[in-house]
Amino acid sequence: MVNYNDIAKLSKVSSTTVSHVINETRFVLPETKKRVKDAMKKLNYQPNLLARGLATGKTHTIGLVISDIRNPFYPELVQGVEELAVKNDYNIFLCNTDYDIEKGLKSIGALIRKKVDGIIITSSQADSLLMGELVNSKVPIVIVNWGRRNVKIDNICVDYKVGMKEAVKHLVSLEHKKIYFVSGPGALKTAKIRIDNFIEAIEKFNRLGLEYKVIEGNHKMDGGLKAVRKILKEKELPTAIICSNDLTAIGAMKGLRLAGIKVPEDVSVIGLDNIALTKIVSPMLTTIELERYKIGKTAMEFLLKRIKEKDLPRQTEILKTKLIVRESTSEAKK
Amino acid sequence: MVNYNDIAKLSKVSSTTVSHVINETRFVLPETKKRVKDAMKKLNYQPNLLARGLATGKTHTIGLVISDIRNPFYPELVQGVEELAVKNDYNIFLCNTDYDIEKGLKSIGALIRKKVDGIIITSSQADSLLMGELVNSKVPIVIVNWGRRNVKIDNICVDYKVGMKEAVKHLVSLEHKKIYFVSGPGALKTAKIRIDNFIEAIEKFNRLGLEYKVIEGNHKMDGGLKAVRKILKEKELPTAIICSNDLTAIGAMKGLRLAGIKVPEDVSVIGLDNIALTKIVSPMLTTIELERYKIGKTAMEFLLKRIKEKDLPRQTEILKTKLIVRESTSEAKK
DNA sequence: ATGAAAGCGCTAACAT
DNA sequence: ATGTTAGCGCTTTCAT
Repeated sequence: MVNYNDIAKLSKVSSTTVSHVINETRFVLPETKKRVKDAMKKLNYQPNLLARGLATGKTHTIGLVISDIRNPFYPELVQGVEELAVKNDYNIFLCNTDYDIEKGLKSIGALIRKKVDGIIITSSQADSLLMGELVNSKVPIVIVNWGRRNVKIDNICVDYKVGMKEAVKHLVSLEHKKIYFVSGPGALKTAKIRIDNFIEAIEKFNRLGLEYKVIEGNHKMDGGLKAVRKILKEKELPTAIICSNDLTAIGAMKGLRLAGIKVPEDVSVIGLDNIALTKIVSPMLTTIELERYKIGKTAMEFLLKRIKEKDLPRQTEILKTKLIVRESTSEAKK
Repeated sequence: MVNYNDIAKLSKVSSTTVSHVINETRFVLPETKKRVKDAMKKLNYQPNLLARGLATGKTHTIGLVISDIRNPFYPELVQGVEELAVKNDYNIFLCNTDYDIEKGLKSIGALIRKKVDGIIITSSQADSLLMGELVNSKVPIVIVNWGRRNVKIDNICVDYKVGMKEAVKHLVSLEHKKIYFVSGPGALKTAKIRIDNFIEAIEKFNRLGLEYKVIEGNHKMDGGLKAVRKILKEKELPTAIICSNDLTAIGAMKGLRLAGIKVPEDVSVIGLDNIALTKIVSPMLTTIELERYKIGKTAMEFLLKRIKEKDLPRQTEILKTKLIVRESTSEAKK
């Protein structure tokens, strides 16, 4: 491995000067500079960023912790982080927790010991355990919070309220009176919040005497399908179903189709997330949009600022959701 | 930051001994060992992996270069790599090239300078440029080769032949005589190979006088849709369309549906990749499977072996594809 | 059974 | 305008 000494010898300067030439950190005579640069070229010098990191305490590396890259939710978020990271010469350690606290802890430990300059945590398990480990490690952190607003840490969180309200309003304007909600897994904080927001939105209209019910799903397709099977047993079907995420909604649509029930003519369906799939299924799914790319990008922006300036006041942003009307909703069936 | 010296002082040994306790690299009296360990606990010691890496030349970090994480092809592959990596205490630098050679080069440069222990390249642009940079950097590399077998580097490559042959055979058995192929972007090596394999498969049956044609798409949905629009202008439609990837096939199905043409009754459609989507669309897509998780896993296995043993003979594996019949294919229309 | 000291490649305060 | 030198935190050879 060629290093400063090699360059220094070849260009007859000290290694200090080599350093200063490389980092442009003090004046060096043009001709000396040229000698050094020529030597670097000749030796095909590649800086050792580990050594640099050790000396400076900055690695230009960040960690990105997510639950599961196969969840169609994440790729765009990752993209948002990545683009901005690369633009600013950062590399990303990608860590999948696989929804496993142990694995998450292990990853975060490694990140800290590898001296990342910062960490973005988007895992739904942004748990007190993980947090504990992190907070006292003094590494800059940004958390993407699927839940309620966090205490002291930079965070960006998602507000489903607006979108959910729009969704209900949309249905009401189409004269729906009986609206069901298929939720995510009961244990998931995210899922609970979505339920709450649904109920809140519904109750805004309670002068209309809306009828509603919450059925548990699992945030996957089969959950939506099963939920519909359950619903089908009732004597009178709802005229609309809102689902806790798009996969669920797509499963629900499938269930309805299999039962010979038409979407949206007989039953309207609304999803949440606006994953790419929603535009592909038929009918195209009306859904509540969540700007995943922007979430990632904003998280990275926060992190960059935090890295530059350790004692900035807490940064926080609430990303609103909004309804995207497509083909899976229409007038309520009489 | 607490370091060996702090521990050494507190436990009244030399920092050498601390190192040996931590790495279990030579005998230390049980009682001394205990003192050291207690001190570590007390100080909540976290090793600095940069320093370790600098001293040992091993970072327990690898780079994974892909084209675009939003391409539904990649997440599973990444998962395959990640799981095995974490199991072996490696972290992953994820690099998106965004199909951009410049960005790819930049990333790879950074990986090398950050002293990764190895690199997996799955970018379709596994180009001579990138390769040049890499080969003489002596970093262990595994390339996932969408193309023809590579020369000297460990690689795993995908053989579409079998799957493509099965696909054509399947169609032939359903009495299709006019089969079109919607390809990927012309410039892409991968895409070319898929075309070749298609033609090769078709020509195996040329005693039957099959009619065929290749239409250029772009490996995205709209490409499939546009290709179908083009096809619709012909006087006599093909009875079957094979697509270079699943997104294209799904776009094609959409195009057909919009034109009032039924899949599979009027036209059969076959995709390639077997992404999750194929089971969600309706009709479910018949497709050629490519085991992406396994690709990732195998690549990581190769890399681990290569890291352990620099001068292993070249490792290589060819992953076969196979046809998965679902709902989008049926008897040819008379 | 343990320590001293040099070295990994780079930075930066202090000289000159 | 450039050099000397002491680190950064860890490993490892050579002593004892």
